[in-house]
Amino acid sequence: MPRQALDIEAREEGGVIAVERALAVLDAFTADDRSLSLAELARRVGLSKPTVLRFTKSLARAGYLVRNDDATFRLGPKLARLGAMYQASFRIEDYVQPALRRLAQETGESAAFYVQEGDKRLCLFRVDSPQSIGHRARTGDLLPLDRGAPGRVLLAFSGEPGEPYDQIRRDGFYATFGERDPQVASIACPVFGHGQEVIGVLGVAGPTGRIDTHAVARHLEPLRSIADELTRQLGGKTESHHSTRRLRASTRA
Amino acid sequence: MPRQALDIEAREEGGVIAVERALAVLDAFTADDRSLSLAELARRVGLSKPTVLRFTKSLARAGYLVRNDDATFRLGPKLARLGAMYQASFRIEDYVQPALRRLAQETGESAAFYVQEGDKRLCLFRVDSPQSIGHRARTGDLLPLDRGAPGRVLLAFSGEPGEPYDQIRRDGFYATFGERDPQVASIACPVFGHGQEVIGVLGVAGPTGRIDTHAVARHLEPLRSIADELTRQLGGKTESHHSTRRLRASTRA
DNA sequence: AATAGCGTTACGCAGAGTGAAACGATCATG
DNA sequence: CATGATCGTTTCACTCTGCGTAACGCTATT
Repeated sequence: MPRQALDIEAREEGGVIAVERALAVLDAFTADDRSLSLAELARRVGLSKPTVLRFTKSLARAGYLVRNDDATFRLGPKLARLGAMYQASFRIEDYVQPALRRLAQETGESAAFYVQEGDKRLCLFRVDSPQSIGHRARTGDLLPLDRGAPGRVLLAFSGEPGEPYDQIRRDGFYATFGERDPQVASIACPVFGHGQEVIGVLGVAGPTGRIDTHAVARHLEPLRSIADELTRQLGGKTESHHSTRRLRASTRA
Repeated sequence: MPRQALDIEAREEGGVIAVERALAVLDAFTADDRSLSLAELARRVGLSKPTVLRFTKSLARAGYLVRNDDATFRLGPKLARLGAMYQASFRIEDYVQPALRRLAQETGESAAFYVQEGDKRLCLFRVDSPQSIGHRARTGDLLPLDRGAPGRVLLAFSGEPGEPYDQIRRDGFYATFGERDPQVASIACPVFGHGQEVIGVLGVAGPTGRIDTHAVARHLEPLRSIADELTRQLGGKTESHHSTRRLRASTRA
């Protein structure tokens, strides 16, 4: 979408054009970018170089960007701080991280914890597989809810009607094979808080060649066990045999 | 500093006033804030409520804030993403995290990894002590360079002249007792990359009652060992007996 | 029932934010 | 080595963006 259309939309939605333009400068960075020049930033956001220069000065002053000696820019430390504060606002890292490590160790596959953000799921924490070939979720990734086991479980325990969600609520877990990424199979379980609201999901993922239905059966025991322990640690109750739960939908928006 | 003075400074420095105001809204959140109301945000940043409302709309549209159902705001998922990208831009997490866990386990104290950001140090990764009493660094914390062992080591290996830096360069480590926080003692070692530039420092910290000079001697062996292993993993070379290094100053700004 | 404070909307105004043009420096190419 | 391209930066006239006051309806508190 061209910059001008985004400006009009910002205005129509009651926002501030200059602010959304500046944030677009931050968003221009991808995971592969160690640094970006002013000219490249201007090209990526579709604005003139003097305009982008002014934005980089403000973002740098506030710590969101750092200007290197060679006049290129990189993401700044304030993002580390606010990113950590975002994660800490869930107040669960000290429980989730050890759980993920145990899960990765016991299953040999990558483990990740997702939370729902609007109509997507966000990878909040992850531990990679000890094996050389493994699925690699990235912290901060936003992924669809209706593709892949973690998203399906989040939808199920947010009250989404119909199948497969009714079945997921009965079973207490879900497995998919190549649903989002053709090469990746995943299994996920919900994690509950003290109000029995679903806080997030714990998931294991690996290549479809290694995770078939037998592997699902093998991985399910530690996944459930560790998810249940996480639930207990976070103040939720687990129910024997994961019988049907009809929980009130918990919204986060 | 009042908002008006900050606006003038932004202008004088060639920035964009509205952008720095909006970033101030993000900065208004502290680690204790689960959510903040519009009115509270307006008070904290010293702007009118309609102005802050416009900023929150732009920040929410871009994913930096989330508006809750009860019209309060919390930090948004984009910060998790960019914070993770900031950390990942160091490309060292997969080595540092296991090293920190081993260090915490072997010493029984909290372990943290710091990098230099301008004239401060930023806590990039940390693992807390297994004991119930322990120092608790927070990811994203910005701390002074000239207070506490990690900062001193960063200064030493960035070429800072004089004592104690000459001695630190000779010894290859530094210990402080209550220098930054009266109750906290810390020990730190440098970690080098393949160009022999210092990437960051590895540090252990705990209460001064538990970390005396005997404890320093005890902790130093695993700290050095693990820091050396990190250096090797990251492409740097370790020198026997940590003899004197006169490395060219490495600037990051 | 009265009051305080909330989030939100409307609107006129002033200056903030803008981008074209130009400059000197640096880099790439022949 | 000369030339052209591209860089980051500065200037400046213009316009429309961003602003805060005032007011409103709603909710919570006393």
